[in-house]
Parts: sequence; structure tokens; C-alpha cells
Amino acid sequence: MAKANGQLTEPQQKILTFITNYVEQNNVPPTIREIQYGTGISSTSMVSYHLKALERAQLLNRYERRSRGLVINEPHRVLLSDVVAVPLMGVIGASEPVPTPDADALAGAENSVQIARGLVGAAEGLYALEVKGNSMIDALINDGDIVIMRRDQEVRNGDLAAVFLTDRNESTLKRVYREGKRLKLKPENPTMKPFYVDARYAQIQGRVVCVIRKT
Amino acid sequence: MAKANGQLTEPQQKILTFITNYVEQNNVPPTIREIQYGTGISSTSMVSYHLKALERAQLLNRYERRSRGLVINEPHRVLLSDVVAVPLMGVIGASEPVPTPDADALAGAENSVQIARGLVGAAEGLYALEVKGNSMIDALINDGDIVIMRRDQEVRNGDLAAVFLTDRNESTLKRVYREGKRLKLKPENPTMKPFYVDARYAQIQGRVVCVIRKT
DNA sequence: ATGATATGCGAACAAGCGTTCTATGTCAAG
DNA sequence: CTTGACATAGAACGCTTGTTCGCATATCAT
Repeated sequence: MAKANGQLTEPQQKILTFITNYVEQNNVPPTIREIQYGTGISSTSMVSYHLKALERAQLLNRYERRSRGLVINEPHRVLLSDVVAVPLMGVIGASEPVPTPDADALAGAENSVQIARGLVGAAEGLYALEVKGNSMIDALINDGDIVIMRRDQEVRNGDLAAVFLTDRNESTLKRVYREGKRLKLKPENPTMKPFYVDARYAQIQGRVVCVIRKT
Repeated sequence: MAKANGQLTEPQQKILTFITNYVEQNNVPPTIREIQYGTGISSTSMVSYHLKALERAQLLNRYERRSRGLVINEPHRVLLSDVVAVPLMGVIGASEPVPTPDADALAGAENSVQIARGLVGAAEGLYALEVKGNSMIDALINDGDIVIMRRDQEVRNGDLAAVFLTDRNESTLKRVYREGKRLKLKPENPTMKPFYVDARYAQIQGRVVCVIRKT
């Protein structure tokens, strides 16, 4: 049974997370026996026993005598199950600056990429770019990958960011460190060496929040 | 049965909307008999009959012999921007086989990764692995990346897959092509050359569906 | 010791539930 | 009219699954 202080016993906790995962994966709550095997509890009666306790603790609801008649009480299932639609603003290659859209452009984007909120945080200022070509190999980014960027945000040392190098007229994704008048640009690929550019010739255009590769 | 033109017969339509409503209200799919009474169909065999037709028409999936083993197929819910929770099954390095969990292990996973359904499709058979170390560099995958895998699926030529090489006792992610008795393994990194292994010493352990890098 | 309470195990029961088989009906094609 | 594909009923069968009960063990205050 749930302890007096509101804590859950270990098997109860196990059951709860098992049910949650099971529902997420199967769209159907588990049976008592599935819980039994899934959690290593040794008998159906024990599962039943713990379920009663969990019901008393208001952590789940049960429909009597119904197979799979379990419903996890919502407070847990939370906000996490949310999707952010990130507008797909265009293409990033090596030879042109990264688009940094304003609010209007953002709103007008036709395509968007669906991202679970847990991966990227707040939706504000996010936009997505499709990578064309192999020029981002040293950032471990391949042709066709999707890069999720966040704009209007301070780039801190060590952030992976899109940098446009005005003297070479190309853009690149690197980890950025300010070192006086220079910028140290470090490839994401640990087998490659960092290099330095004059800060005057570098425009930081956005921070990389996430990279996604569909195969 | 579904008519040749793709239209649904009236009882089929009824069943479909009944299931949808039922799930919304109860968080659990209905049983055959509940469908029977709910739609006024006069026998369980008729319900079963129509369900088979709907399954053939790809409008729902069924788990055999499982009570309430119905899942409405997603095309509808897709628009609702749904999230798939992919269980995080462990770590992939170079020096051990990739975990290929069975159903029980999947259900028991404690952590999960939230992915927008649009990125990965159906949730069945998906699991996630965290990459440790730099040994996957030639697959453009870095320490800390998350790899979404799908199990129990035929790997086709050109698929990016996890391969365990028994003679070297290491696992790797490569594009796989069958060439007679050999397997051609092509690094995802276009600057690197493919190589060949004896098919007997290679176990294909799963298909890579998606790679995610949070920064 | 003693008994109350929480916990654990296994088996058995009964209701729940998917499946299947037989019989009947409908209707268009041959 | 016959045939065969499709649709419908009803019932029986057997696996699934929630529930319950008897019994064993452990902890702990009385």
C-alpha cells in the first residue's frame, strides 16, 4: 500500500512506470499478467494488491472486471507530450549566409518540421534548415539533415552555431569560442582541428539546437 | 468488406467512429462485444468480419487474440501532432552488440525519448540508443547522439543499419549492401571508403530510422 | 510469545473476450 | 436456375484475464 507519507513503495513505482511506458508504446493499457511479467512481480494477486493501493492513492483509475481497465491519472502524463512545429525556412549550404528569418517570414513558412518539445524547449525563435551538400561534414552533418536553429539568442562559448565568414563568403556550423579579437571555430568532428578567424569577418547567425537525420 | 473504390460500407464507418469515440472517452479500445452493442450489429462474428476488412484497408491494426487489441491507424491522429515515446534501451559503443530488446524489455524501459510521430512513423518496434564514444564518426554520429532504431524489420540494400561484426567483436552503423557472400558496408561519411566483410561474420541488428543530436 | 498488519506466493474460478464454424440470406453473373 | 462471392446470425469453443482464497513469511508493537 502507499505509505502514510505519500511515498510509493518500490513495486508500486515500478508498476506505475511500466504502465506508462506500456500505454505509450501499445496504445492499450497492460493486463495484470503483463504487468506481472514486465515488472518481475511474482504473482497476479500481488499486482492486484498493488493496483488497489495505487487506486487508493489516486494515481490511477480502474474499471472493475474490465480487461485492461486501467487509466493512469493525468497529472503525470504531463506537458511533455507536446509537439512544436518548427518552420522550415530554407537550405543551408556552404556558399551563402544562413537565412535568419524575421517574424513575418517565420509565419509565412510553408513547410514545418514536427519536433517533440522535450528536444528543443520553447518554440519561440526556432526555425529549421535543410542541409544541402557535404560541406558540413566536419560538423558531422550530412546532405539532407535537418538543423534546428534558435535565433535572437546570445551565443555562449562552446555553443554550436551557424557562422557566416564574410571574407570567404561561406557559412559553416562550428563550436564557437571568443578569444579576444579572434573567434576559435572548432569542428564538431573530434578528428579535425579547430581554426581561428578574425571576429570582424564573422557573423554569428544562430545557435544550433538540434540536428536530425532521417534515414 | 471495403468496397473496391475505397469507400467504406456503412457498418464499417460506424465501427470506425465508434472505436474513435470509445477510445476518447475510455482511454481504452473497446472489445468486440462492446462494438457490437454500441453499433447495433447483431453478432460478434459480424464485427470480427468487418474488423478484418478494416484491417485489410489499413485503417486499423489488430493484435491477435489480445483483448481490446485494436489501434486506429494514425493518418487521422497525425494531424494532431502526436508524439511517440521511444524507449531508451541503452548505449551503443563500438565494443559490444547493440541491444535488441524483446517486447518485455521494451515495456520495462525506464527512460524514453519523445519524438514527433511524423519523423519516425509507427511506434511499433522502435527503440533508442545513446551513442558513447567517437567510434561512429564515420557514420557522422558523435558522442552523445541519440539513434532511433527499428527492430524486426527486413533490412534492404542501402539501409543504414547497426551491424555487429563477430570476428572483430564490435558493432558499427553503416549503409549495408548485400553482395553475394559479402556485405558491403559503406560509411555514411562520403569522404570515407566502403569496405567488405564476410556475411557470416556480420549480424544485422536493426535499422536506423533517425539520428538526433541535441546541442 | 502473541496477534495485528503488511507482504508474498500459487492455484483455481468465473467472467471476459476473440475466434471460428455452421446455417441462412442476397444478388449479380453465367 | 445454378453458382459463387459477399453479407448476416447465432452459438459454441477455448484462450485471456481480473478476482479471490488459502497459506506462508516478516515485522513490530503489545
